[in-house]
Amino acid sequence: MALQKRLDYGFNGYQVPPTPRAARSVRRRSLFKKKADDHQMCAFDLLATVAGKLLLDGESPPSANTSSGKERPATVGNSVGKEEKDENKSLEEKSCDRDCYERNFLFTEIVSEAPNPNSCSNELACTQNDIISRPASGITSSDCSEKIGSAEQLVNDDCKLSLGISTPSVDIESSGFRLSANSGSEDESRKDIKLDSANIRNLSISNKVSMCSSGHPEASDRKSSALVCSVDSVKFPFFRDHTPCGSFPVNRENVKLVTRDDDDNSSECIEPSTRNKAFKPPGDRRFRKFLAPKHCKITSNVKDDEGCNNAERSNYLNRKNAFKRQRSLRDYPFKKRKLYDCSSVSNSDESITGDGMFELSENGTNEDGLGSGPTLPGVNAAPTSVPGGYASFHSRNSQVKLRIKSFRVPELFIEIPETATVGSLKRMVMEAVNTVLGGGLRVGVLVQGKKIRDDNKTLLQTGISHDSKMDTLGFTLEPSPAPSPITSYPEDCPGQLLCDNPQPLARYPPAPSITQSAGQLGGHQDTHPDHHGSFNNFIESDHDSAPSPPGMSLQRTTSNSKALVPVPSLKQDALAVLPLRKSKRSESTQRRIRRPFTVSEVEALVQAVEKLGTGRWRDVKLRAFDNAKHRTYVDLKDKWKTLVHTAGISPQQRRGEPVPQELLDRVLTAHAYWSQQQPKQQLKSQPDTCLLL
DNA sequence: GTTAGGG
DNA sequence: CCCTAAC
Repeated sequence: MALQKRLDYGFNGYQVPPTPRAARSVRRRSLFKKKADDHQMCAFDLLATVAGKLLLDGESPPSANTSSGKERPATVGNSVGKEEKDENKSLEEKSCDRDCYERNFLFTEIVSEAPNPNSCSNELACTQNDIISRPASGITSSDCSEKIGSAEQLVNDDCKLSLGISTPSVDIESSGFRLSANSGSEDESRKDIKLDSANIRNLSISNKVSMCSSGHPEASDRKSSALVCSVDSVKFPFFRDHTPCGSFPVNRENVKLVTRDDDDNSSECIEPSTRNKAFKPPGDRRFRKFLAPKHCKITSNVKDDEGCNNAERSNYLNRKNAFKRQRSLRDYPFKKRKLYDCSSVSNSDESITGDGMFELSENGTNEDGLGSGPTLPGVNAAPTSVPGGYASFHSRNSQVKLRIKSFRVPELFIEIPETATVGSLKRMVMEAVNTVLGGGLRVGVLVQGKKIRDDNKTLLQTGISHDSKMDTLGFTLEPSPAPSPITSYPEDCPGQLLCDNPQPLARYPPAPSITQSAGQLGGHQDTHPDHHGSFNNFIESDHDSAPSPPGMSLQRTTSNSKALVPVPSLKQDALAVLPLRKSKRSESTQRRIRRPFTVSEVEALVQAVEKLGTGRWRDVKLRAFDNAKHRTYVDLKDKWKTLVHTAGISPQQRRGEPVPQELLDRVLTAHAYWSQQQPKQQLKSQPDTCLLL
């Protein structure tokens, strides 16, 4: 996973140096890209159609439904088997066929506008989980407060939307691929999934949504028109030709994917199984989101953090152990795997079952991205069918068998005013889902079987109101035009800085936690810059999304982004190719996600350098950033370099988060000191390094 | 594996 | 942040 984390930001402009090595690198990339293109069709082209049903207050089922995490086998099933026989049938057509599709957003429950008791409990649960899952640190408290704040916000703000997805689980069954995933919780049973890429056509989602409108006691003054939707579970069954199978919850993060490549090698996408368990959420991953008209806050507990370390560490190993690859390939980050193109890995499926990862075995392709946690491992990874059909799979080698039974996103809680636009509704749902799935999807809205394309219409205008029958409301999950990177990338090690730092690092604010990033929206927005702006027909255009989730976006690299131009209407729904082509991307080394240094980090760095001096980056790392897995000593060295530079230029010329002048002054001082100190050291051998301090 | 420096 | 050379 860690490998997959990266920002696409500079990809386009990335220049390969003219060195021999670079040349090779370029070649590899080209090959990779080509390959990726061949397999562009992906599981994602499968469109998920969701028929929606909204129940009004009277109809609303017991709130108990709100609890997420429960399986809803009912929904899954058959739809899978049927659909896909006709590939030519447009998705839309399919979507209209209720018999065929079960994936529905069922608004089975109406929740009062006020915080639903159940919701509350969920929230609490969520919070607790967070706490539990986090290492001791200041983060916990901040998270809590953040959440609380969000909750309050929810109550106080008329126009807010809250989405809570808990325990995203994925139900996948594949034949060619083997996916085994287990939900975070220990007791969750692990299942093997087979994905028949050839068979994958549609991604269908079924979920239950509780939608209710009403004022809650406390908020009598609130707009009563607000609609609250709670989606208990979202399932994304997307297979074709499959016998229905029960869905099981899977934790995406823990999914491991193994692929087999007939051509040259087999690749496995695995998530490091050695991740720091400490950060693993107990079981449920919850996603909460509060979206106000102007403010969007997303809180996600999803953590894909772990694994970064492994990835980084293994980078080096890869080079040296190329020959050991067969045996230990799985341990290496995808990134490096490309180095082993000529590998002789056997074609046989490799299944790795560590940590509930899902395994994929395919012929031909994919390699990378799979590892990333937050993404839909199976789906993305598998080079599956293309909108057009299997045509592209002609080559036997490239064929992938994969079958995904369903993806389930446990709970979505949405509160939205009737005056909200359809677009905003779409966005909310989409963001929630994307967050859970890692992006790559957009949401369409169906009312009475008709797709509502005008995002500017209000729900009321569209016929979606709290007192109207909602049974005809449906949502569709469509591949987004551009790959959408996984959104928030949880810090690898939230709060790590604090840990183990006996030093003055106390000032460190908790490392950016998921919550924080979500709250700031920064992470999220960055990821989906376009969401807010325009989404005429398409809610999202992730083209520019910056950070691609680890493992997630191979797409951009592979030119998918361009290729994935939004397809006009109907067809598009059904088969738009899903840009997620993790498969290939792995090859191209993914750039790590950009993580600007915070002032706190800078301070820690400065302090460490003042004490240790320049030239001892490893020590600096150990001293001040030992817990920040994503900061390598090279990063620290680079940061110092930039700091020195920054300190030397005028404030107007500086960019990014302003660094306190005081720190810059210290940087200059330390730099000057150590610059002259180094020579002396060489002469004297070991002068006291702490003179400054 | 680290450092240092260019990109 | 990446990539390399040099150690």
